[in-house]
Amino acid sequence: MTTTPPTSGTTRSTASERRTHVLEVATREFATRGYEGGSTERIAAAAGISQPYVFRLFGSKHKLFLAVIEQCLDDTLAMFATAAADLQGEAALQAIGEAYGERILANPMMLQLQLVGYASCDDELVRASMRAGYRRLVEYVERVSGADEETISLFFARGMLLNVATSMRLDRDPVDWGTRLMEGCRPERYSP
Amino acid sequence: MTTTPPTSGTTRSTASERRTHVLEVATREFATRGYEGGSTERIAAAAGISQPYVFRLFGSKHKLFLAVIEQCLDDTLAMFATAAADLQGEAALQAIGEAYGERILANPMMLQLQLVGYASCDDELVRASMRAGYRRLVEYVERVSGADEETISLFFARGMLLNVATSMRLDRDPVDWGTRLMEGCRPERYSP
DNA sequence: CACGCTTGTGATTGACCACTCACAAATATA
DNA sequence: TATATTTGTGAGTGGTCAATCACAAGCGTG
Repeated sequence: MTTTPPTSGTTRSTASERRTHVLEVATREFATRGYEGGSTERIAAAAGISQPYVFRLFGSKHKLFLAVIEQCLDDTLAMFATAAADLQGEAALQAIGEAYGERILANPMMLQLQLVGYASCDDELVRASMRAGYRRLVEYVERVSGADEETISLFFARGMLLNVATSMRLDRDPVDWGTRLMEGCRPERYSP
Repeated sequence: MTTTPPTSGTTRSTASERRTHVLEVATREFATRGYEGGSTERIAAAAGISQPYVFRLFGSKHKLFLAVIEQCLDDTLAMFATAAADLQGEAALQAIGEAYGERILANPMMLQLQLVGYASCDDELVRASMRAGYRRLVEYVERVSGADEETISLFFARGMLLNVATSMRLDRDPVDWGTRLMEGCRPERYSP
């Protein structure tokens, strides 16, 4: 599975390509193990490079983590934008809600990383990054939906409940109380 | 600050007293550092005992973590019960909501630990513990409030939003978008 | 006092970790 | 081809960590 050709005479990637790949791999690592639990050695191994090179590319474990967090939030915003496309008002809100739900089910890594991000908010830089990303999400949804304060709040509240429910795997491993809890949380119920 | 008398001839505690104290200290440690980041050495030092004794009392770091999680959920349920007292219906729901908000502001440790718990749900035993605790919360609120599915769902969704908002310190360090987001999340708005 | 039970520790171990540095190999450029 | 730049690594450093074990010290009971 290693991409390294056998003997020697390896062809090289640009630093930027490597960074992209390492970010991808690091997302998985931090999402499943948390910040402290994540290992630069494992990240390097999974990315097919040496561990010192991870430090060359990102400076420190902490900076790598910040980059991962930031990218996760950027991706989420991009997903919102794609889902809302040229819609507006309630329709946009509903489209975003549906897309978010699907994404979470399809790619639990992003969700898990988000939770790790909240849990790591004791760190000032992590907190700043999370706040900045969240701000962009809120302002985007406000702008595209034009909905009132309460509807926006409700929208995000439901998203957060969806997050924790998925982290506890209430979807993959359903129980009656969980199903009941998630029933009132469907995107087709955003209108007042 | 150490409780140990200077020379020798120390008076002893019962194992149960120790366990209680260690649980308290470990809650702080895991809440601020996460599971992997939490250190049994620091917990022992903060509790004023030797590190090996932590293992004597709890068997392993993992078991200690589970005990901490479990106690946190138990405390939350107890808090719900106290708040609801002899109330029922909407009144009970509102009382619980208010108490939860106040508790989170007053004691951020519980909140932080909850987030760490969600983030650690990849671990099967942690997940089982979280699910069991959450189930008790949901069923209690359902029983005491008698409210319909959607109201209950909304109640917990708002709680989750309150959680992440507090983790990002939107309360202590307010910004306009955050304030807007939290406005629709007040306990006095639970009725339809 | 002697005996057993509970409470408690010092010393250590092997594994892992983030991070550094000197150096090598590929590639671009002249 | 010679030189400079970028990409990349092997070998190590000091530190921390969870967990173990043999052993000590207080305490209740005969």
